[in-house]
Amino acid sequence: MSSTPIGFTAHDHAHCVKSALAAAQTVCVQRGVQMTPVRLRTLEILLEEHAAMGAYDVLARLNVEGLGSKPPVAYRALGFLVDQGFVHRIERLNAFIACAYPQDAHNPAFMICRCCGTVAEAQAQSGTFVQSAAQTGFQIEQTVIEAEGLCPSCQPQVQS
Amino acid sequence: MSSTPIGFTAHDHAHCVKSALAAAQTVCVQRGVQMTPVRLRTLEILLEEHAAMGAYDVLARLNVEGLGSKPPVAYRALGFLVDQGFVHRIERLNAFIACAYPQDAHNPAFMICRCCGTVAEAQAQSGTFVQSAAQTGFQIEQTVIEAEGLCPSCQPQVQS
DNA sequence: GTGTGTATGTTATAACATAACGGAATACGC
DNA sequence: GCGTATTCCGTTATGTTATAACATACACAC
Repeated sequence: MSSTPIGFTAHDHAHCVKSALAAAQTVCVQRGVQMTPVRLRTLEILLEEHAAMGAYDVLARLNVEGLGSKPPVAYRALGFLVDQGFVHRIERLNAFIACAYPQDAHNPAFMICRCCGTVAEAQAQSGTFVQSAAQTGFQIEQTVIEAEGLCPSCQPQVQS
Repeated sequence: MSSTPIGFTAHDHAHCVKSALAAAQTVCVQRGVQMTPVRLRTLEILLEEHAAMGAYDVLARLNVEGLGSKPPVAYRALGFLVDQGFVHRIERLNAFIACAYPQDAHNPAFMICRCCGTVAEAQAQSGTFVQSAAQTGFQIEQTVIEAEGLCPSCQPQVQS
């Protein structure tokens, strides 16, 4: 596997895993939070997989390596990584994916291919929805923006 | 298409339930699909409750009335109503809510108060996210847009 | 070494969702 | 009418996702 799709384009995958892990560790030091072995390995698994994974899939991988076998282990590690912004939760899929832009503060948005399951991360900018929220006095703390559809590769092979 | 979300403002509730039910039945006739008793009552429950409800909450209500006691009954009715656009699924909450704009074709967006649980529906207009999807060639079929935060009523009583 | 806080291990269960099968009701062509 | 196709409903069983609650381990400050 010399190159794997991020989003829908190729890139040097081994490099991005290593640098993302290093960056996350640096951020943890800066914030005074602990990147423990379970958390680090969980992040690494998600980075390597480079796809949305269910919590139980992650758990199975952790279990093989003796890092934990019970659901709370995975959910706690994933919860930490989400809190720190290293991982995003895809509500539509009840799944998790490593952040593609870990260095930036951002409102992530996702495109989910219903055919191949690939998930691409994009940046969401405030649109009319945010304005309308402000009008009503609703104070947004977090947004979930996910689109389901067909990625470029899958459009030829799927009719409906 | 108004951009004012309902949900944080008062309105004549009994009236909106009746008219929404009637409108849904008309639409079903137009489309040649059947608004059966279970489906109708499920929609009515969601309209009356005027809040996001879990499938099992809906099921409990149906059960009391002898309309079904097993999960598939509720999930089938809810699935039908979602397909027809009379009900929306809130991914963040794994819950369902009656559509606030049943007459319009629309991309719904939701504001979820993390304090009181109120869910307001608004209209999402295509923004930069949709444009960016188009650039990459991703073909959007459906969008999930949900914001979590504090509604106007809850902002005074919650600090963080 | 004692208290305090954070992280992990474990049990158990809650909460959400669907596959699969059979039967009842209805619609439709003939 | 009568066969047949379709749609909807009832039920069993199970699969999947998530968390409450409690116990243990460890590091660090004092």
